[in-house]
Amino acid sequence: MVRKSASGRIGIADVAVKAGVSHATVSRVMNGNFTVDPEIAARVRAAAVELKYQPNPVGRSLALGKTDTIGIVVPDLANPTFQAILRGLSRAAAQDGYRVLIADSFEVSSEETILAGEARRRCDGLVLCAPRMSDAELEEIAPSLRPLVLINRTTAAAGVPSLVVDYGQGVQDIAEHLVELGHTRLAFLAGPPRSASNNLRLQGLEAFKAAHPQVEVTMLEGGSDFDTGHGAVDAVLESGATGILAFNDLVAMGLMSGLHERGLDVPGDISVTGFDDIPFAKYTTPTLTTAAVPITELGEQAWHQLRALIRNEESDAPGSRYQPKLEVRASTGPAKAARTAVHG
Amino acid sequence: MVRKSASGRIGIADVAVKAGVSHATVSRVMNGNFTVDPEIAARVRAAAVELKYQPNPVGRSLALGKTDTIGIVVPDLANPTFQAILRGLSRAAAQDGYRVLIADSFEVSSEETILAGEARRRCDGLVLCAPRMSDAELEEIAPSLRPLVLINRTTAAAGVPSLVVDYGQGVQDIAEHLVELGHTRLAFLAGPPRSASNNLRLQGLEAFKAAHPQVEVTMLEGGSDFDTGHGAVDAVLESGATGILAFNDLVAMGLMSGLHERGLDVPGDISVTGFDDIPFAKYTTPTLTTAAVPITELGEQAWHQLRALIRNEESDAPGSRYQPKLEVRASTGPAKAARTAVHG
DNA sequence: GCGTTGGCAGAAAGCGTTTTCTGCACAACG
DNA sequence: CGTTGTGCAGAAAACGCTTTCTGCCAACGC
Repeated sequence: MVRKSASGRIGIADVAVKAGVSHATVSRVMNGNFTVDPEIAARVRAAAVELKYQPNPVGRSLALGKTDTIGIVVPDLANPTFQAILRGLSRAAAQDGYRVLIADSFEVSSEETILAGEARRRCDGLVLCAPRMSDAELEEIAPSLRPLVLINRTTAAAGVPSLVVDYGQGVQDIAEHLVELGHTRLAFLAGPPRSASNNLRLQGLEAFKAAHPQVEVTMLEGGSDFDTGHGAVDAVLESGATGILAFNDLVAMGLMSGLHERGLDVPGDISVTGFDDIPFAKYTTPTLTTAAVPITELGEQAWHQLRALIRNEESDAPGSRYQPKLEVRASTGPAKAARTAVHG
Repeated sequence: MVRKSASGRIGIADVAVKAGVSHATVSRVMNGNFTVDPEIAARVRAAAVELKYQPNPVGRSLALGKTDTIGIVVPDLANPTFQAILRGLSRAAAQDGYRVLIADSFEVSSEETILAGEARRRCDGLVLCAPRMSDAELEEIAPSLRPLVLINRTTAAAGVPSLVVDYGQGVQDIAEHLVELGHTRLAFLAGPPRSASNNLRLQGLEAFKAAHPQVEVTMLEGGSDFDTGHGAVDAVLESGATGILAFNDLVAMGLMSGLHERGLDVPGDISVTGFDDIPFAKYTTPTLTTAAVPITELGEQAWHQLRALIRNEESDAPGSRYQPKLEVRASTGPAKAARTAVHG
């Protein structure tokens, strides 16, 4: 005869009856309120243990107006970058007793707004990860999502800190590295068109071109996964470039794989670079030259910013900027004597 | 003067006042209840839109006794296998309007019980992914976690379906493949000791050894990540084996990387196999022979099982068993003429 | 014309907590 | 001895929603 309430689950009322006290007293004991007689407190605790009472978090959330949960919206859970951010976020939040609710928009930007709103209402705060929506839309909904932290995106809306990676500087560093190796014809395998980080890369390349007018930089359409890289082999060869900047490590790996299949040597014939420095980059053959982004740390910092917002509404969180670090490995080498385009 | 209630957020009461009706009517309209006068319904909807009213999910959850959220507990969010399961689960659940709360136990088995309990109380159901806890503990807490679905683990507790991959058969298939290539000395780079899937692999190897007494199988200690494989090069060479079964693809990749650094050829000198067929396996050099597990589908099926349990308490879900499929790629080849151990 | 039904909206009772407010008992003080 | 204070537990309100129950009014049948 343990279960008393209709729902089947035992609640605070059952403990109260068992201990012969009121609901209020049970609540006080469970929350460590000291204005309760030690003897009664002990009786309540004993009853709670005996009944295996566990407070219902939903009722608690309603009363307290907080859920101890934060949400994260990502464009694609299959992307290692977002996985790493999620991991860092989850780990950091867990240390402060918060849980993470995930929402995957599957690169459908129209879904993002809805998902973000729904997630926010269930949580105490939200992390919006590289949202694909337009600047205008982002700025419009941002206020209603606060406390909100942005990753790899900025907005004019007030009180919304941003954590951004300086992809522009990153690609410049990589391009410089290739130039130092003697490459004069480069190609950039671009990422998803709606990706803000892709735009930052493009801006970086513009700056690079301005500083190095003698270097030819071809822009190639792309995406963000293996297959993009693997399928870009023809376009890459056609460009005649000897140094390829892939959008990220995945694309670079796909490209290297495709080049190997054609019997080309990396970096003997063509140098390939990635971006992000995912764990796999150290174990490719050849190991991949890339720009390391402290991705997991990014997730961790996102939590710290969000926590500041949740705890103290007034804290003006400035956000921060991360500099990628060039990791020179074995996929880049001296430029071969000038190649001519394979086709045309 | 939009916000009326003390909390700042606009609630059902504000809409009721604005539309000149009662709370109940607003609720009815918002939930598509047709026993309401169309004209009044329109007025309510107009008020809701104008006030940008969005129902508070917490209040809703408390009243309805459901959260439209499920939880998943994984031992390590950094592991691609669990990431893939999470992805499949999240995607499938999202299609039915459910969200996913994640809990990472960081391989600390004592945390699992707590995390699982907490997650369960916040959700309508739980997926326990390859839990590291003991059989006894699992069986004890399983009833309190229902609706519950297990992945890669079984329990005697009733009404808890399990989705398990037949790792035992998988390693046998791989071992057979190596034997057919002429290998007579094999080595198994084991995974985490507490991993149930590792035990299944070991059982499979025992069966294999019984069927092939002429083949020598060395057991080597290991883990589940790159570094394990990379650090196992010495032990592998020392074993004198020419065919290596790595615990999973990550370990295999680390091992291949280490072998390359020693100037050894895969598969010329040594054949290496993985397990799981993570997306990267197709893009390693050489491409990796492995046993493909439909991991994402596993997550998807987990949701289907869980959904059945949530919707109909009586549905006895049997769980299911997945057969890995051997994927022969370029990391395995004919055995070289018998090698002797490098050391000793 | 009156009683009965049925449609539809409001009142109110939950859901399971927390927390304020109320009230009792006892001690201290004038 | 009466008054004020203090400590502590219970009553009740609040959180924001759903849903049952109640009640009003009109229509219908006899």
